[in-house]
Order: sequence, then C-alpha cells, then structure tokens
Amino acid sequence: MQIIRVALDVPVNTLFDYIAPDATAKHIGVRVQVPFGRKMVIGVIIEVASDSSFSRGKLRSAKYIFEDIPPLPKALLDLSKFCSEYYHYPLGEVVMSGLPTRLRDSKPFVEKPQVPFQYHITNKGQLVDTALISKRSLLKHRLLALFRGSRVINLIEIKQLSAGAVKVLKEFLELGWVEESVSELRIKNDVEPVLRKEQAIVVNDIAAEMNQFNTWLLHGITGSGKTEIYMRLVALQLLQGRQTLVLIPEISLTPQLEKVFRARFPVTPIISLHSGLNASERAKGWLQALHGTAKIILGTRLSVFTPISDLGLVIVDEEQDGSFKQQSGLCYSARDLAIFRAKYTGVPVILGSATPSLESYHNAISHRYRMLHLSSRAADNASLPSIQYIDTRAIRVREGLSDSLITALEKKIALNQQSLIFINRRGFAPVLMCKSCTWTATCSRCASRLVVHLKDKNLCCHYCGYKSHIPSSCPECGDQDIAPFGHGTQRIEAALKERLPNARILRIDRDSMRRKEAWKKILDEIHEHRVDILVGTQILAKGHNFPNLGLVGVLNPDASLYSTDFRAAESLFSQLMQVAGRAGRANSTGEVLIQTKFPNHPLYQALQQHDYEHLAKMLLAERRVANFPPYVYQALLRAEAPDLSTALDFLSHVMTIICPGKNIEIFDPVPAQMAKLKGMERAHLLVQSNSRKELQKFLTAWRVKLDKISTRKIRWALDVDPVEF
DNA sequence: AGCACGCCGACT
DNA sequence: GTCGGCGTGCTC
Repeated sequence: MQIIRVALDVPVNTLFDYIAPDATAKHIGVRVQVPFGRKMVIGVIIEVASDSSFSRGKLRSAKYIFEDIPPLPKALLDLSKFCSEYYHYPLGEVVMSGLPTRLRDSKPFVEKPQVPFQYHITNKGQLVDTALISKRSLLKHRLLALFRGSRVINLIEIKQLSAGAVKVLKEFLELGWVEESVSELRIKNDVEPVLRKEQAIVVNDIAAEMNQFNTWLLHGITGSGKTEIYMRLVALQLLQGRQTLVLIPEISLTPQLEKVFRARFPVTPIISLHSGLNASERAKGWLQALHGTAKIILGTRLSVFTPISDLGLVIVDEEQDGSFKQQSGLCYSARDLAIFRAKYTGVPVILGSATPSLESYHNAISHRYRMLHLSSRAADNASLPSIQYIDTRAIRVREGLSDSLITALEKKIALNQQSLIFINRRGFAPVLMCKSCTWTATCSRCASRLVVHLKDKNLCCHYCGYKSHIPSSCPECGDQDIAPFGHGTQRIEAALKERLPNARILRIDRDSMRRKEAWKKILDEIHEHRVDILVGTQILAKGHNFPNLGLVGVLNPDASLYSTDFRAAESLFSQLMQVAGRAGRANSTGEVLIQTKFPNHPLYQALQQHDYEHLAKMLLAERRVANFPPYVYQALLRAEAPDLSTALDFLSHVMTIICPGKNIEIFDPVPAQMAKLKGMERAHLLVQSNSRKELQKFLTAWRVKLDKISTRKIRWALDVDPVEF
C-alpha cells in the first residue's frame, strides 16, 4: 500500500501517514489536502513509503494532491529538516511557516498566466504609421515611442508609464508590434563606478572561488562600498543565469536597496519580500523564486526559507543585526541558516558588516570564515568622522544636554549643516519618578516601567501596550513633585526647542516610521533641508544617508557599558559606529560628540580610533575568561506561566528529569529580564556546553522527556543560541 | 494548535 | 435534573 508521510502545521514533533495510492517519489515536496481530526488541512509530502508504522485500521486517505505548482526543492526540505532538528521545533511547523499563507489555503493556487517580463519591438512595430493611431490614444503613442526608443523594456518600466499600459501592451502583442524578449542580461555597466583598489581585491578574491562554498566575512566600514561589491558578484552569477539571495535586517531600508539593485540590473527580475506585501504579492514573488525566474531575492529573515531552484550566491548584509534571530516560536537565526544553505548548495555566502558579531569575527580569526576588509570610504575626500567625548562628570548638564553640545549644534546651524541627536534607549527610558520617595510608575501587567508620552499625556507600557493617565501626585507618598526621569526623544526635543528656539527640530520615532507616506515626507523634509536637528533612536542609526549631516550627538550611551547583558557592549559599539557613519559623507569631515561619564572606557577609546578589531579582540578575551559565547554553546529553556513560581517550579522540576552529560552545565532557573509580559510571568533555564554536538544530543533527549510532561498552565520553548535573556 | 471528551458547580 | 466551566489528551 502506498503511504505518504505528511508535514502538518501542528505543534507535534511527528509526521502524519496517509494512504495515497497514486503517490510516487516525484510527489515529495508537494502540497496535499488531508483529513485531520474532523477538519481538512493542508500539508506537505515529506516521504513516500510502502508501509506505515501506524496501525493499519486508523490510516486515512489523502483527499487531494496539488499539482498547481512545482514541488518544493529537496534543498528547501533538507534546510527545514536541519532547522527542525537544530532548533528543536516540529518539522511540520517549520515547513508550513515557510510557505506563503496563500499556499496554505485549501483552494488551489491559480497562477495567473505570467505576463513575460521583458519585450522588444518587432519590425512590424517599427513600421507602424503612428498617424494611423487615433490621436486620442495618448498611451498607445507613448508606449510605442518608448519601444522605439530602447532595445528591451521590462514590465516595471511599462507599468511606470501608466497603470493602463499593460492593457495596451497586450494589444501590441496581439498586433505583433512587440514580442517577448528571451531572457537577456542587461547590466548597466555605464553606471558602475570604478572600483577602488581594495574593493577590486575583495571582488577578485571572492570571484575566484565563486562556484564553491566559503563563508566570507566582509568587514567594511560604513560608506566603504559593500553594496557595490555585492552587485559585482550578483552580476557574475547573473551571467551564469544563477539566482542570489540577499538577506537584510528588518528595517524600512528594503525599498532603498531594491532601488539601487534595480538601477544596476534594470531588466533582471528582482523580488523583494518584506512585511509590507499582501498575501498574493508574497505568493507571486515566492513562486517566481521557485520557478527560477526571479534572479535576485531580497528580503528579511523569513526569506531564508524561500525556495530557490538555482541558487548561486547568498549575501547577509549587516550580519551582526539582532533582527536575523527570531525571538519567539521557532527561534532560528536566519544568518546561520543562510550559511547552512550556502554550504548545502556549494555556493559562497557573504556576511557583510562594519562591526561583525563577535561570533563571526571569532570564526574568521580561527579560519572557519575568510575575512576581507574595506577600510576606506568610497566617496572622494570623505574621511572618517572625528569622535570626541563630552565628560559629563566635569560639566553641567541641563535636561540631558551639555552646554558644549548646544554650542556645537549652534555652530552647525550657522554653517547651514544638519545635526542628529542619537538617544541610546537600551536600558534607558523616560519613566515617571517621584523625587522624594523614588517611586516609579510601573505596568500592572508587566514588570516594566511605564514610559511617559508627553504628547498623548499618558503613560504607556512598551511591552504589552497598557496605557494609563499621568497621576498628579505620587501614589506612594502623596508628594506632588513627580516628573519624568531619563531622556526620551520627546523630552529631549522639548529641551532642545527651549535652548535653541530658532532651530527647526524633527523628532523621529517608531510611530513616524510606521506609515509609508509619513516616512517619505520626513525624508523629503530632511533632503530639502527644512530641518536643522533630527532627534531619534536606533532607527536613525541604520539605513538612510543624510548628505548634509555635519554633527552627530550621542546621549546616554553609558547604560549599556555596565549592563547585565554580556552582549550590550558589543551592540552599543555597533550602534555607535553606525550612527557615527551617518556624519560627514560628502566632502566634509563629520563630527561626533558623545556625552559620557567614562570617556576613558576602552570601548570609547576604540571607537575614537575607529578600531573595531582592537575592541573585538578585547571583548573576545573577556568572553573567553567569563566562559561566554562564542567560547561556549548555549540553549535556553523558556517557560511562561500565569505566576512566576509556577514557571520557576516547572523549570526546577524539569532540570531533574534528565541526567546531564559531563560536558553539560545546567544553571538554576531565573526570572527573565522582562519577567512579566502581557500578563504572563516568564522565567528561563540556561544550559551550556563547550561542545555543540553534545549540547544538541542533550537537547534532543531532553525534548523527548519534556514533550511527555503534561504542560498544564505552562508554555515552554527551547531557544538555541539565544541572544536575549 | 484545534477540538472533543469528561467530570464537577449554579441554574431554567 | 441540565448547561457549561476548562483540565486532559489525541490528531495519521
């Protein structure tokens, strides 16, 4: 009897067997509709076998095997299997979460007849007498003129003409005036800048080993032209007809990079998979990648699961960025899976960063990765920003702003240059505090402090969204002297307005980033120089270039220096490097002023020297002594329960149900950093080992036992290679 | 995850 | 006597 083993989207670590008489090995990776309980569900066929270990009488028959799209490639199924095993997450959920929602639906996906991507004019079209086309059909005239003016035109260029242009195109096709252009590579060589010597070396080194696996760590300072390197290598793969996967952090920067790629590769199908797509757009792009028509796949972490039929190159830009690690459910690292994928396929993977993660840097200096450097800036005359410290122990600071910083801002305004005030909010938020008894406003649902929003005149929990009014007096001691403490963006904005009444100040926060038009408007305001001072947090550090930025001021960076999070220093350095890189791109040296109580701290010294490697080596030495990653491999068992003791008791119990090997260290359960979240108490248990293999062996055995424990009111999850505690 | 089964409290 | 609370366990 023919049996199929199906991956279903259920939190059970097993495949489900069904009878499917017509199934053959070529159905592996195909979607199937099966009865499950009293419902019909969609799954993916993982194996086809001739018998089942499941009792015969209970086997049910598959209802329908989909033939609407090609099967998922073996490479993707193997990636899912690896992911499921390494992160200890059910295979069914891994496979199904990688599918676009539209394909998890029980109705077959009708692919719209694909309109070819690129076209050229025929002789017949050239000879058409335009006088015979009605003068009122303006679009026809314009489209025909466009075709006559260029050799090959792609769909995007046609759509840009007008929304109705595609209809006219179809008419032209029927008339035989234009026809599909068989895939032709057109790279805009004329816009390719000349490579600097160090760039050329990087390109040549990687190009020489383009058809084999290697993890390249590209350490390139901000503005050193990493994107140019990526595009040269993408072009090499395009010449071979192969696809490239480009992973980027979760930032509003996707359209920016897409634009740069499109300008260079105008007729190459590029798909961009970001959160702003609707279900059918996502499914369409995903299918183009599967079919091999999309040659460049650009996207955030989830895109690492895109099926790619002819993968030739993988790029992970800003590899140190935390958003490559999923923090809940399937806690995967898209960067690490990207490396697996490249290795599996036998193609190079490039990890690009100005401040590589210590894990990657460690792998590079121990020769598991190959490191390449770009140490100068691409634009002529652009020098590295000058970084200076304002010692806030010695001088007066009013409302978080020192006089020296205000003076520097005034100078830049006089020079007609823009400035940016960067507020480090890691471990710092504007909380409501009573000055006489030091009471602070906390969230009744979470352990977090409430953040003061002056504009809405309320207090808001940034973790669960709880909102409340600002009390007029302290609920503890009744004192009226309660005021925001700390320097949120809004407060700094207010203080700046008071000290610099003539400056045009623009505050940028998550709310102003959210809406597309709002963000575009902000960018216009900045580029047209209708703003003197920008105020904001991390979001300003990444992404967009502000060409007229002369000064970057940094407030409150010290909170990260002596943090309980052993990664805080590393990420502070990365952030400061990024934000410093915003300054002085064009012909002037940018100025960076950092307000700190510890100007002699080694991190700040390294920053001043622009010496990433020095700091990295130092931090690595600290990690080695403290036995922290990358010198040890970690996993976290997270538990969530209505009250903390339930979670802690569960963890205490669960650490006794298995005998750890001698290479395994289990620590006592502790409440999580943010112990309460959305009304649930959270705690965790750290397990570590100096052997990744033994840690995995332990986790596998542990998971089997964990699954058997009835998890009453507790929800638990394993997080392998955790980055947040 | 859903969904049914099942065993105890307040209700027409 | 039932309606429904959600604790427990199964889904090929």
